[in-house]
Amino acid sequence: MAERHYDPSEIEPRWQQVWADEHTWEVSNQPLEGETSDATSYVLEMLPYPSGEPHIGHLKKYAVGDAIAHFHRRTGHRVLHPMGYDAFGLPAENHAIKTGVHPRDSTAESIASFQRQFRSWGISIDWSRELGTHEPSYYRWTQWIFLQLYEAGLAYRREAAVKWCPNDQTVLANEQVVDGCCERCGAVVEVKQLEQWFLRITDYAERLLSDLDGIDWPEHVKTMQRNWIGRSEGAEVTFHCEELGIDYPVFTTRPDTLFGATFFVMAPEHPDVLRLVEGTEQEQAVRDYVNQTLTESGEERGSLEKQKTGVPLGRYVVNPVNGERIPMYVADYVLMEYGTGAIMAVPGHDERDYAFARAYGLPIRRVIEGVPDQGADAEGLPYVGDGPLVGSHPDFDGMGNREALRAIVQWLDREGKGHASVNYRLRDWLVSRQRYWGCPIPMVYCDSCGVVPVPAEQLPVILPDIEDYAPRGRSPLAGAEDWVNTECPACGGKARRETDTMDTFVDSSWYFLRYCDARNEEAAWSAQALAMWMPVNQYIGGVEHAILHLMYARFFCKALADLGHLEFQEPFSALFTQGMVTKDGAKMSKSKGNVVSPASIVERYGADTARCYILFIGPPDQDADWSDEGMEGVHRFLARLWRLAAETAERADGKPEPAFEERFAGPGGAALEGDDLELARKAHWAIEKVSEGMRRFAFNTAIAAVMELLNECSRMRDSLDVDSLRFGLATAASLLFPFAPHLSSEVYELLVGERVWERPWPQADPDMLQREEYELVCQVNGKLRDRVQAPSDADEEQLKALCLAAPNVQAHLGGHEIVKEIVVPGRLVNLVVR
RNA sequence: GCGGACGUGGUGGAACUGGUAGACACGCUGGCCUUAGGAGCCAGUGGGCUUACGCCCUUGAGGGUUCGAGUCCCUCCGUCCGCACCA
Repeated sequence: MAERHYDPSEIEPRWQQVWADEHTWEVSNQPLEGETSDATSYVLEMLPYPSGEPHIGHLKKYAVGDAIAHFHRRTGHRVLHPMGYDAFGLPAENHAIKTGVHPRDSTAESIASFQRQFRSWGISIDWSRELGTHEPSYYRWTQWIFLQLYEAGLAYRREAAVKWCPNDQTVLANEQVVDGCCERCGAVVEVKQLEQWFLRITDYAERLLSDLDGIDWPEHVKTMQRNWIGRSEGAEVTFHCEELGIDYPVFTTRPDTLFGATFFVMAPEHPDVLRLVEGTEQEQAVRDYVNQTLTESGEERGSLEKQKTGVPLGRYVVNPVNGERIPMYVADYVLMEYGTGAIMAVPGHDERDYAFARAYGLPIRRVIEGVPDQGADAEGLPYVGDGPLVGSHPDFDGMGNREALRAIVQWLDREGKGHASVNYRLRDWLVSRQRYWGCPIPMVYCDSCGVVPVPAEQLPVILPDIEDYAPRGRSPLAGAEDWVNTECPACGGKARRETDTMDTFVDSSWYFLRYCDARNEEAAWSAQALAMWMPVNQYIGGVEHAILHLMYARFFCKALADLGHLEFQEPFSALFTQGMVTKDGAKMSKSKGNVVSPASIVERYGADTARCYILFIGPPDQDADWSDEGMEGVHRFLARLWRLAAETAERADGKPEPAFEERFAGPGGAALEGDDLELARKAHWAIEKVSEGMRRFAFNTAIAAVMELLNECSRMRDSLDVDSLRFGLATAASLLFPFAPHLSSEVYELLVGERVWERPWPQADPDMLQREEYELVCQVNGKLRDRVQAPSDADEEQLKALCLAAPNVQAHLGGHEIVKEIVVPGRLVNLVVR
């Protein structure tokens, strides 16, 4: 027989051509006759950022997503599986600064490379809905959403501190500040107050938190979001500064320790700090301290080992519970961003306040009784645990602190000095970027009208071409004078455009909505299109987006739902996070020289091998280390399947009779015997295994089950009826289709003469899974002593008898008394002897 | 420091609700075929004892619950991730 050779470079392009020519994976927004809402499914991988070429992580993400999409299709769903590009962003802009190549051109080049590779991987994408977030037809609607948020008061402008490099004359992202210096030029970074646009995500903190309970997401992702939102219950308590007649509210989770407050601390950024010391002898010391802190990097300031520092303000506030005057300080361990930017300090029961009190010789007072914690001083302080109150007030002393907490808050509330309060760590989302390659913020500034939104009908505000991408103090867009100078939409007078662009996370917070109706020129989407597809049934992406992207997208949906634009609250019903692919245990990187390029793998072994291997390597939610040997093993498996199929097709000569599979299931299966029966059973076993694997994302074990089926076909090849072999191999191909679509299509057509993707997912026949005999495990005192064949319908008594009769069980009983018998039908018998 | 995940052969990993530990694959060893093979096929492969039937040990360490623990509970060790002066 002539040598046969599995040649993916011939097979794969041929099938890709079929799918492209026939638009196989396109779905329409027109419901099918009598189609119910659960007949559609939306499977989505996080859209790629097009930079250079796709890497192995992309291959894994789309291999997972495509397997799910195919499985949903073949289990009776019409599946939306689109593709797009998160095309705005800093890397393309930095490249432009270096080379002068327009970001649009370098991005287009990268997109073309992604498209080519996605097609060569055989991913089943509905290309008719393709989009790029940098296209005016897309960002027009990003701007429209911004205006919707603005009109609802959810987008607002205020001054905020930003990192500023005085040398490069630009605002820096936090990631660009290394040890307090500019990563590019090394200049010491300054903090500058600039007017910035914010989105009011904090309004949604509670809902973002509570709605996590209703979605099928990995627990660790939910935990990360919960921690990020950081809900704390406590009280807001007002401290009064008599000298200046100002109230200073503070947030505390421990109002039970109020009587232990011995000083009061403000964050260096607190707007009142300088005002409080103006004209006093403290002024210079405070100014120096504030300036010094503000130029320190976050890491420097945040380091826990650092000695606590601060400066007295020379002012006092009154503790509302006991009327005590306590001194005010400014100290950098208090953060402006959290709570009110000021705290009451209780050194007896807070470690940070304790450290500060020690350093500055401030009084430390015990107000809760309790066994000292580790590292406490001779007095047993600081003590952060629970216990009865002492030295507070006769009304509360002796009361357990948790109970006292409630009582004190009630008292504060009655007296108008405070109230129960909930605080969140989450802060409003700063979306302004002083950058060129992003979506323009659709706002203008008019001398007479102030801030004016660009009317929706004038959208999009087109990002103009510029010559010089280097940032010069403001966004590079500020240099495009013709573009900046415009007419006020309100009064027609002279106005200037906003020159900042939006954070690219804004672009990606709604793209999944646009896919539903990507060619709609009248609106961002139609209600009908969203009703058909949203929410996303299965979302797939890396854990690195566990917080930012996934939180922002949820926020957008809630806000847009409140504004009447959406009918649902949560965009992603189910989430799957895939693990990283490493090489030699390390993250792939050019500098380490351990990059595995998907293009070269596909070229050499084919897309089916690459896709199967990346799923076979281990559970897809875990990190996995790439091994060339492992991949070759998978390649051998695919080659064996192809070879045996080709050989069988030749032997079988022509198509099987219609519905030939019926011989191997249901009543037809009853007629089988010997190896033909064995193989049919193995096939149904594999159907069961793979189907279960698809539901659990256990693709590695699913592929292993198909390998077992093929091994069985191969082992019995000479004794099997040719149709049995045909059935076994066709089933293997059918089950492998979500992972290796080209080879599976090829093999299925060879053997059955049909298109596998048009066939329903195979069903495991329960009768074929049932055997008349099984291997009964016989244990004595919990140890395996023998195995015997037992009829499937044997009752407990019969099983016990079988076990007792087993030779090696007999040997271990050895006349001992049986004190207990455990019978698990279908599994084992355990005899306990004394 | 807080929160989370994980720890199984030489390697990647299997074992869904406690019930035959090591499926499947890589690697390795031996054999067949071949002019040759880095192609293909067959067999073996956790450790120890035994001619053999078998027996003992083994899922990071120690303890516990149970007829029975990789799986459940406690303590410890180690690895990875997230947050980190959040009042």
